[in-house]
Amino acid sequence: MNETSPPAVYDFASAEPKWQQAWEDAGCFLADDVPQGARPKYYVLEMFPYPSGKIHMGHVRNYTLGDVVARYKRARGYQVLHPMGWDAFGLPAENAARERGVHPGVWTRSNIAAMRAELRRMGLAIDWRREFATCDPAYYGQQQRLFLAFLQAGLVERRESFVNWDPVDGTVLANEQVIDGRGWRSGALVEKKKLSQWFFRITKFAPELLASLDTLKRWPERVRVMQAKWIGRSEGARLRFPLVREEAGIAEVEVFTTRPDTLFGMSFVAVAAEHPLAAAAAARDAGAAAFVAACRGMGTSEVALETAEKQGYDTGLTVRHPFLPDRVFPVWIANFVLMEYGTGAIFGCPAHDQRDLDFARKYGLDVLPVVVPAGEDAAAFSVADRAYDGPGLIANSGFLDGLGIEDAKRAAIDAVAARGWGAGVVNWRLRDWGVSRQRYWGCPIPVIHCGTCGIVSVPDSELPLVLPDDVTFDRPGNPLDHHPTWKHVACPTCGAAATRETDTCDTFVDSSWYFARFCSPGSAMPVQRAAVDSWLPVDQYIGGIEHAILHLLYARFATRAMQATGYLDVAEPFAGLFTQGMVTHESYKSADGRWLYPEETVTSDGVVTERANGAPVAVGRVEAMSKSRRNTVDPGAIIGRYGADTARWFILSDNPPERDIQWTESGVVGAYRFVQRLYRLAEASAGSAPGRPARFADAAQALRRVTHRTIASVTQALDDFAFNVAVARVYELAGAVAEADREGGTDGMAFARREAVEVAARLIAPMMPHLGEELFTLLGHDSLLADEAWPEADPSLVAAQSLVIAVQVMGKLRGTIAVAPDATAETVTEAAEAEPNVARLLEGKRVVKRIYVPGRIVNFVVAG
RNA sequence: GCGGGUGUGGUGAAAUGGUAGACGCGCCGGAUUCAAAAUCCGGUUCCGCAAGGAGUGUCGGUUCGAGUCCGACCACCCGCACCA
Repeated sequence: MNETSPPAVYDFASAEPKWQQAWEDAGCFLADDVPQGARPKYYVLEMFPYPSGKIHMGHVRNYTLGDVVARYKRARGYQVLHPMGWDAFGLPAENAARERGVHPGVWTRSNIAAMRAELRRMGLAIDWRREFATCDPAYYGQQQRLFLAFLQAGLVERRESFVNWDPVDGTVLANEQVIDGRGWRSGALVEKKKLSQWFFRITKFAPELLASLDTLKRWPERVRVMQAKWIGRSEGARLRFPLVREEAGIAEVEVFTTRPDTLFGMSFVAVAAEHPLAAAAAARDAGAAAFVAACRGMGTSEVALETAEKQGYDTGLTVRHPFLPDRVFPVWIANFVLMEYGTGAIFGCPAHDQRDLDFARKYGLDVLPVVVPAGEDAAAFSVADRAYDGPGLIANSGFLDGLGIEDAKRAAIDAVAARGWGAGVVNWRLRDWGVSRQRYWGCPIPVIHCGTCGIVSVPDSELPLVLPDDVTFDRPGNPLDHHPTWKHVACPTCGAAATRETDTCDTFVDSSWYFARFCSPGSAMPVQRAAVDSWLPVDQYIGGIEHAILHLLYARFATRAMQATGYLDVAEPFAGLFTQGMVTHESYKSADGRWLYPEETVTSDGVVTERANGAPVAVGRVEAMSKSRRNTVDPGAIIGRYGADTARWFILSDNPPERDIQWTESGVVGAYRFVQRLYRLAEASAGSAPGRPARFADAAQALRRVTHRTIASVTQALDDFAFNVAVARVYELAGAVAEADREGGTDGMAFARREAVEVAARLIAPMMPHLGEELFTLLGHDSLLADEAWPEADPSLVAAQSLVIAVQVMGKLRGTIAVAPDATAETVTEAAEAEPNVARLLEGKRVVKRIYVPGRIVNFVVAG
């Protein structure tokens, strides 16, 4: 890598800041809270960044994609809302406070300032007046208002639940922060602890969150599939089995099943280790207690789950069966039954469920097939070590015998319901969203706990409830809880001494409604109704696939919750979603095994060596850029050396945006060369436009055709999000100008050439906005290209004047012919038949069929 | 295991069922230059001197015609995963 910029005719370093200032001065990208006039609205939004302090290439890609859409839509006549903000709460700021003694707020603010400067250097068409950070009291105060509105509406509740508790850090951990059963930071063994937590009742919306996925036509299929699976609707039944003998006051055990048709194949009941019945058994039976404890200690990592063998413990309890009064079935505690799903208890039908079969074989329980596949004899059909879960007819099942599976399910549910043993239900995998975090750097949950009044909302007049600044991070646990005075307040209702809630919100709450706040960021309420009514939904949302489930689901929930509480009236926040691919890079390892940054290496003739000492370097896999592998490229350095337009152009070229893109030095240099080339090409047509000539010579007319076809194809490519194709079409246009220059100055060429260059400037404007402005000025305009309308292709020039038709014989290409666009099918087939190579192949054969696809191909089908 | 995706030159990739490989990178050759850089031009799927032939992971199918549609399989990637 060179430290200095390559030779240049176009000085991006002075031009880029100049145009950024010009856009700013002209207010090009400002939007109204309530759009005015007849122009349609378009809301484009990229997922806002966490202010880590530096932008990375993923940001460059994300914000470039969004910026192209924003600028293109604006040129197409839309009023565009394109805002930016900061997802500014979260743990890294507290870690910085612990490690370096800097206040989270100070650390966050300085990171925001640094990142804002870097983003501004990219030349993004953003309405920066709308910028906010989620750690602004003006933002989180409104979030508190929403929280209380949701609480009022019954969409928030407080209840006990098991959490991952880190005893050393004194905090609750998210599942992904538990690694091999230990806290990711402290390394302490994580405990399952029952704690009072705040929950958003997302499950209330489960049916509509699932159903309305079908309305999200402009979402990637896989995201919808992932969400549907996450929500996890399953139809089945709840059944209650009476215990033969009560245990600690528990008289029955309720199970959930999707296979009530296999009820006669039951051989046991199994409950989760956390199930009350398991606890009851453990209380009197040391063996049960040991088993339950072992389950709790078992790793929750994926590896542990995958390799975990089916294990169980017979409680000695038994249950009755609704249709088999003479028999009783054992109740086991089993490690494969999940307390979180269904009722935490199942009935085992080993013949038709692999897990139950594994369990039954291990503990010698009965295996009775009750579904017999077509063609099998009911008496002889048996199951060995493979459970049968296919279609068939019910057997060995009393009144269900002979029914199909679906009929049997209905009949079983009806019969069970008639006897009062259970009912058909729909079960959901989705669980309520626990939002409590025992942390400082988050939005305080605005409630007060009063000994007499219970939970009391912080009065509206006291919002925002601001985080205290004077906190310390010198000991584990929540600084809000340690604060000497903050949590002690008088109850707003009765005036007695009370305490504030010291939990703060999960940061996913902050990002679940920011898109709505952007519509009217200064509003004294969470949103201004007229603003959200006109701007929402977001027309195009762009971000990483890693947010396919949680963030997008939470935002969908929050939108519905805001709809239910009257803040807005859309059900879905994002009409269009685009998920971009990652930015990857080769990784480099020195001979002694250290990862090296790309700039620490030198590549010469394909051999990579270490810059410092010339030692050989091993080139590793191409992977997502990550600090740990040091295969990162700093966008700031790239923009400094080649300019923002080059970085933008490269990241758009080569690959479709949904696919991973490999960042390569040579690719960037190629993009840079094109920036310079386009400028040189434009220089030759500098100044004001020549008059339109009376006639165009062939070469000039040919160039005009390319120009107008390029308008049409780039427009189509941008509409399709095929930015790499748009880039390729612009390259072709530049090539056509160069070719025309070799033809020399024929009639009308000056006009045609100038037209081509100006169209190029207009077409690149969404992608390379600074260069676009520079060329536009070079061509004698004194207005801003950013305010210009998108060019229109002249249909008469887009239509070909002569068509090249492929001629096939038996579907194989044998030649081409040129015909007039309006040539009749007869003329074309005759010309095709006369084509020498075709004629040769047709000689002596009988043509049985002539296929002509107008403007495309002729195909001769021959016999003999 | 389940779900989704992707397989095309040296390489990143294009291609409403209709001339496969547009465009970029790399490479080769040429022009320019004292020389180099930069720039410009040409070539670059494979076999073949050519004519021609073959070719989009594999095998089959539909079709006048398949990279594209259908079926089976292989490889890789991503997600989920004891969800009853």
